[in-house]
Amino acid sequence: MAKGSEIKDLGIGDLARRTDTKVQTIRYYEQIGLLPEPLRSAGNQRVYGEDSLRRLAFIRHARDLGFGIDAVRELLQLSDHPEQPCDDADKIARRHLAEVEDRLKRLRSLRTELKRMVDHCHAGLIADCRVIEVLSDHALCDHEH
Amino acid sequence: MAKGSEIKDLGIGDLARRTDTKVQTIRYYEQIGLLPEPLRSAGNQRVYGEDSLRRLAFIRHARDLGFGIDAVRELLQLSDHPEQPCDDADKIARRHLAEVEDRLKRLRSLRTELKRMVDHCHAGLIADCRVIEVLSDHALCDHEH
DNA sequence: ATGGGACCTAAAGCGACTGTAGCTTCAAGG
DNA sequence: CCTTGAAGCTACAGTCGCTTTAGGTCCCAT
Repeated sequence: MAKGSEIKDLGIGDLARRTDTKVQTIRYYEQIGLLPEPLRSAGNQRVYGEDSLRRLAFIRHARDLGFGIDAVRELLQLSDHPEQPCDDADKIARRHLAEVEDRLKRLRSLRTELKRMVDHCHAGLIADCRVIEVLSDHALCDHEH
Repeated sequence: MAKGSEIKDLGIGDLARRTDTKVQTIRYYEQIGLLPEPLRSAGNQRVYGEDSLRRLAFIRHARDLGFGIDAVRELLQLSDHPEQPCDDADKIARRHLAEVEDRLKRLRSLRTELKRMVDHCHAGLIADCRVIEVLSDHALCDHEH
């Protein structure tokens, strides 16, 4: 009869602790429809089960990996229908990867520019400060941005 | 008498074109005090001079380099007082550089994880999809995030 | 019974703009 | 001089993904 490690009746705070999410964020996800409305206790407090825990963990993980809410919504839909082909999930992940690589490229050239600025600042007066000078004159930059 | 290439009486649209900024953004900068309130024409339209052009170019350049509005505000203050030591400008730039390097680090490990996901997806069913699987189970990740 | 923490809803705030609605003004052409 | 269409004006809502605040209610241990 023992069903093992079944988890029952988590309060919103328990769920928050287990998924490293703020309580308010959980309510927000419910509000925008990422999480279904849970059952309520006699005193009107939210009561969650293990399925909610899994779903929220999935959401948090996707968010941590930088997927936007809409992408998470799509991914959730897909994970709810495991009998369908996974092209869509693959496409979403690839699209996101492309975005990340683009951001990486831009951040790298940004870093180069910032390094040039601070490396040439010799702690003198602002009149001679490379930081201010570069900001004042875009022509001093190597790259476009 | 010719004063050379002096620029006079730019409308907000001219200013926008010359600095690659949207008209609304210029009004927004005025509202939050980054740009001073300009003179107005008889018909209540904003009229700018060369100083506004320089100031706005400075702002845009700093924003393009990823400085936040508050940092821009400080940098503007500094550039208005060139007789002071430039330690502060240097500090702001270094702090920002550190932030950029931090973001780079996180983005790089993000990319690694996403690559792992899509590289192992073999375009089958969602039930076997690596993307969904990884999102469902954080233990499949290499890194923390 | 009481104290204090956890929970509730509804609404505002954040950063840094962007977009919209409903006007007025300006410049060029007829 | 009149029209027309672009450009400008103010004021306010919307974006994204939450976070914070205000003002309560509920639960549990003492």
